[in-house]
Amino acid sequence: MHFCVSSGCTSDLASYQLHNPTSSIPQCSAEDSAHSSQKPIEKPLEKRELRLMKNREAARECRRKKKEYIRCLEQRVVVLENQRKSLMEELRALKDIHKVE
DNA sequence: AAGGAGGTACGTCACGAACT
DNA sequence: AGTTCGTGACGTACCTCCTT
Repeated sequence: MHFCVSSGCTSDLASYQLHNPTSSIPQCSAEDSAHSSQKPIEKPLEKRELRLMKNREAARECRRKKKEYIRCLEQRVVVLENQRKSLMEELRALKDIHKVE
């Protein structure tokens, strides 16, 4: 599952995927610093630590996106509810006009 | 005050999908 | 085929609010 965190708040999964490629997220992970240093990480323990750290960050980001996605959906509910109300009012008004005629 | 219930944030593991 | 990434699921810690 992918969450909508696009600024447009469309809650559209496809558009989220298009507009929010993972590469757009600025990251300065330990991997970068590991690569920038001369020797690559080889020890299994260090490899594991690195993986855990990256996954920790990923989980945090994933939860942040999920919260944002839910917030977008909630906003959308409000907007759609308002639209529904005004359309109902419009319908009522039109019916009244037809009654008079 | 003690403690149980519900909510929230976090870290970790497992796994599928995408990438190289 | 191996690696990386995103995310669901689970367990844990901490907090807040009731109830006794």
